[in-house]
Amino acid sequence: MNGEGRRRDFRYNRSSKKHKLIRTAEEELEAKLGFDLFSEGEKRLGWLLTFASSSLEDQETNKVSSCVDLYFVSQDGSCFKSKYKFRPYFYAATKDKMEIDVEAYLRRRYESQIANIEIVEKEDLDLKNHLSGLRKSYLKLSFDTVQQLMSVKSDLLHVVERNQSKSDATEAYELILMGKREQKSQDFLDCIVDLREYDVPYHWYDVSISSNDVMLERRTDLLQRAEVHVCAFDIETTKLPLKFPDAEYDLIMMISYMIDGQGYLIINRECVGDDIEDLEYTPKPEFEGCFTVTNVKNELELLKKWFAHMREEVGFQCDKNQGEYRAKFACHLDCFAWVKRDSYLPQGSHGLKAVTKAKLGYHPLEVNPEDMVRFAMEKPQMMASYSVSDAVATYFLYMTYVHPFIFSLATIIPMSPDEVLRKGSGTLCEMLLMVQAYKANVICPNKHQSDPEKFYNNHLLESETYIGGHVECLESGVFRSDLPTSFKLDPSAYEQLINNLDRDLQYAIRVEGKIDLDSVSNYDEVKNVIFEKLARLRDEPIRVECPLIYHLDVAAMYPNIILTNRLQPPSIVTDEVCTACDFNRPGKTCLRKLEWVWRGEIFMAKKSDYYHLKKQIESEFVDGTDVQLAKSFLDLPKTDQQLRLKDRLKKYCQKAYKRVLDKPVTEVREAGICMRENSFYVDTVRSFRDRRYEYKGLNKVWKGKLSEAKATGNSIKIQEAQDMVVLYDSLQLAHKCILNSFYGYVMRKGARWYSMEMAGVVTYTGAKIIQNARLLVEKIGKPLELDTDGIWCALPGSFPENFTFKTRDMKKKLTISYPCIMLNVDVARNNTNDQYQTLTNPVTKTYTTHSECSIEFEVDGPYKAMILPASKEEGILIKKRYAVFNDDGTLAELKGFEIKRRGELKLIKVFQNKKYRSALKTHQSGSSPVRGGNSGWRVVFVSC
DNA sequence: ATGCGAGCCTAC
DNA sequence: GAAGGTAGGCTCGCAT
Repeated sequence: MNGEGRRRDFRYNRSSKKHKLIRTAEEELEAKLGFDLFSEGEKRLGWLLTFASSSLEDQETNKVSSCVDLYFVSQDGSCFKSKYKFRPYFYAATKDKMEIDVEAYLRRRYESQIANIEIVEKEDLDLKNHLSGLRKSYLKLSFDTVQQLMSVKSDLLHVVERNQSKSDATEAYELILMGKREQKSQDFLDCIVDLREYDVPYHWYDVSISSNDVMLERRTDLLQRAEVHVCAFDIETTKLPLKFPDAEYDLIMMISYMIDGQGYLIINRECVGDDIEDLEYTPKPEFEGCFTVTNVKNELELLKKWFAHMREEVGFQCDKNQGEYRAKFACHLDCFAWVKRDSYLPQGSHGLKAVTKAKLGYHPLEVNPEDMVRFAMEKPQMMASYSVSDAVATYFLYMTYVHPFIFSLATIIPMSPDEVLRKGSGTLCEMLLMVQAYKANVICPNKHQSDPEKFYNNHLLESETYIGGHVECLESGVFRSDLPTSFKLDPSAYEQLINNLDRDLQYAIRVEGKIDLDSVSNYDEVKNVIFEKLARLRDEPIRVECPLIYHLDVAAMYPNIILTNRLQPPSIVTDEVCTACDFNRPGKTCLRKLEWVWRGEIFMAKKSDYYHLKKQIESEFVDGTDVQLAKSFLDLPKTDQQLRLKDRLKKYCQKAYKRVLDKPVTEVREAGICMRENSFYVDTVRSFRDRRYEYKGLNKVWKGKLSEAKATGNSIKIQEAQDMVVLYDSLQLAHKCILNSFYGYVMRKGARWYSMEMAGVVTYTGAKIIQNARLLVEKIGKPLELDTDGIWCALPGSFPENFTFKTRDMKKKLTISYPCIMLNVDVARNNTNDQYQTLTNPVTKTYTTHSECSIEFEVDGPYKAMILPASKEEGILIKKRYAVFNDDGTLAELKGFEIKRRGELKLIKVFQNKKYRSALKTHQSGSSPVRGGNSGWRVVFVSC
């Protein structure tokens, strides 16, 4: 799979005798359910629904090969399946110039298992001086089946592990001996120093297409998904009081399900008090639920009915091994997985009821689980409605959110829809990076493993990481746009703003507006208004004014820091790397140095104590005194050993030093960033950022078309526009999800592209940006709270806000937010990367250099009010918790409170209570400074 | 009482 | 077997 688009032309251009297959039972069934194996005939067009790994056997030779089963849906709604052969492979690296010998040896050693070995040249970003064009040779071992690959891989992994653990000294010694000795098989094995890409999901490998086999051709012009059948179901069972249902003895009371919008309900009369008639549950006009009801006499009949219908509609069969009814071609998409990973709802709102309220916008029927069994007997009609309501909610949640999201994500990630839904965001990220690396002929690094025995200043490290985002709370209390507050401004800062006014406005016009300064007709007019405002603030710096409550935040800060600084794990270089590089010349600009802060926690014990304990424990036996059960410590798995050793060390520290860990150490470090490294990583990030912008734009376009369609009343066009709005919104969300994961991914356990330095540089750069913003804001207004990429602040009411520049030809208008551009000029001055290099000629290795800065503040507001809670303790300010209100009185933001709904109610009560209002006024206009000594009124949020 | 670390959940 | 990260608030249990 190349991971780009799921709609493919499908061709099968041969007279297929060679691979004539006997229909297996699976194929028989799949054919019955519409997925006929497409093996000859005209070229077909299909939308790839899903795929699964499989194998096929050549009838003549009985030779088994790995393949992927591809399940397609045609434009007319019919389906077909095809088997697409591939050869799984992995790479092996050898000692220098040993490729040919090792190849010959491996061919002999694994004669019956290896299908082919090729020597290939790959871009190896770990290779010294690779920018000069040096490539690394790898043996590409291909196999007919995954089983064969697995067997050879595990064999060679042991060899490589042994070879890698040998010291350099030994290696050098052996090299001298080699020439003199007759070469034995062991010598060739010793030459295999690394394996790569051996743990890649194997259906992923597929790229080559042989001339007499299945041909796949991507159709990038077609974007619309095919129509597929969707079934959402919900099962109600009996249960014991205060217990969860148990399949051992509990009965199914009813099954409700919706297939393509039509509802069905099967009633088990053993548990339900009365026959139920067909019913309707339509919580909203757009969520119509008409249910056909079948009443059966017992659970067996219920299951029979259910399975019969599932077989007929969806094509499920029983997998005897798993004991599950599944169909290979039917995607099983768990809406709950979407809720957990993609809904952005708080942990406490992950139940179906809460999700229905939040995402579908209606209140579903709710029944206390403890009442359900009784109600089934006593109020059967009510329980039927309840059961059906869950199926309706699930169906429309899936149709509205999950389906478009997952299938659009699946067009860019080479995984089946089921996996795209269930995998972590870091894994999705890695898959995308692997696609990009593959295209750039870059060999993938192996999964990162942390060094279990790292020291710092003669002490064992318990853990190490980097300083992350910067958070501060500077005020507490209530800030209202209609309630004057006191400002103590810094006149020199205003003087500075005035002096820089031309520079800042011209920056906004040229860089943000991309407009020629000369074409602006009202420049002086705007400038003078701002100048007047700033001058008045400068001249009267102590003042009481209604505040402008603003939120200024950097859009997609971490991705844009990555892109601005060309940050990627393989770009982090040491002096040693640079020294070996051809581009390392005096006055070079290709090395960019950026700071970050390392933080480590060390054990109290000294390194020598640690080694002493290690020696001791290594001579011991574990698992009791019984000689027969006793096992040498050294026979335990490595990770187990390290765990036990650390445990021993902890006990020792506790005894000898009265504490285990020393206080955390931090250290400012400098990372060297290569501005020339192969750009596949930043390219992946950028293409995501840009494609997301594209989809956001298209979403806006279709929103326009939707309102047009609504105006004309054409229901077909309304529906079409509505669908496109959802489609593009889900596409932009898909990109946002991945975009945000490219930063965290570099510190993920087992990441192929791992880098603590890179993560540290990203967060430290961000922390400096937000702290610089605060430095400015505290001179010209009041910062209230800042967190990582945004700052909440109160500016004096007379502070210049929005202005519109017009061009002489009247074609363009540019509206600027003065607080925003004031910060952006600062950001650009401090963060522009003038060393950004782009490879423009791969043959001559020529690079062009340009300046890059895509880090920009955006502005929200002004708002009606912001409330920052105080601690119960004197003078302690609380971060990450606040409430913000819009001008119309609605709640704009409520952050940090576990019980949002309850918190909201409480807050509004506090806010509206007359008694408190006067108290707030006293606090707000009072002369005592709020920061630090908060002796006045405090808003405290209490959850109960 | 007070201080701590663990566990849970949230902000970004 | 699969796995984005760090910062921070709050509760609770446990040791002092």
